[in-house]
Amino acid sequence: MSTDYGDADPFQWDTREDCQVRQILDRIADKWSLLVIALLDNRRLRFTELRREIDGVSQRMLTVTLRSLERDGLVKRTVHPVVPPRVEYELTPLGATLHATIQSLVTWTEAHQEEIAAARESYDHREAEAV
Amino acid sequence: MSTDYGDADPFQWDTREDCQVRQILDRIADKWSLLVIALLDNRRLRFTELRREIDGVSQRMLTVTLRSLERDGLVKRTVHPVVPPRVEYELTPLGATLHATIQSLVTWTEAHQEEIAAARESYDHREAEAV
DNA sequence: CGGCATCCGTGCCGATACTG
DNA sequence: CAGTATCGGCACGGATGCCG
Repeated sequence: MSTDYGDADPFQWDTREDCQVRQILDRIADKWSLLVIALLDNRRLRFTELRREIDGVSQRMLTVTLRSLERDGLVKRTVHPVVPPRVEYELTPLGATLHATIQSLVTWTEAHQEEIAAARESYDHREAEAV
Repeated sequence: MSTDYGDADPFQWDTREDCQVRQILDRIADKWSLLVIALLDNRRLRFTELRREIDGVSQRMLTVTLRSLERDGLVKRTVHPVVPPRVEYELTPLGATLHATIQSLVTWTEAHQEEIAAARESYDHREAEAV
């Protein structure tokens, strides 16, 4: 590595803004991407099915999200040449490996949501009486 | 359709917009939060140290991010009453359990960044010649 | 059905200035 | 050093309309 940023610290990783990992993290840690990947586990879903399952997503955002996931090779898009059109989405093998990680994030959140809610309440309470 | 949403499907989870899990996911899957949690692994860092390590973060965003992480009980903030002020941040036990998951996300991204880059290039290439 | 193009509001975030 | 406060731009994303 020519421009040696800090790979001195073994605990450290490249945190530069133009870093590949940072850019990819921003993409997949996106609000809708997370949900799509979580929902596509071992399933093939149509556009409308996904839209219905993800409460609050607009058509535009679902399209945009699916496009970038497809571009990143995480989701496979299959168009059936019928009328009316039928488009199905599923995880690629690469996407499937990511799913495990995403799922652990979801599981962690489910497991600790009460702790977080409690922490928030306690925090807000301290704030309130501090004022 | 009544209020009992689909817990019929074992693969499924609550995807309603007002769902706790969704809200928490949005918070912790935030661009800066991920980085902060990743960086605070087994370390106590001062505000300025964090700021220096995270390329591109503004003072404002780092403050805002740290506040919500503190509020969620993931990060502990310690103020040393000295001049100049010395404020240190570290993961709480709860934050430490989250770190493992975040780290696996980072590791996955590092491991697969070339595949993703290749997928993107291939996708863009197909797009280009399709036009 | 599954898009894409356009318009446009708003909320996020950077820049700047000020405080303990 | 480690913040808070305020302002303003702009990009994100919702709404709408049209198409294969």
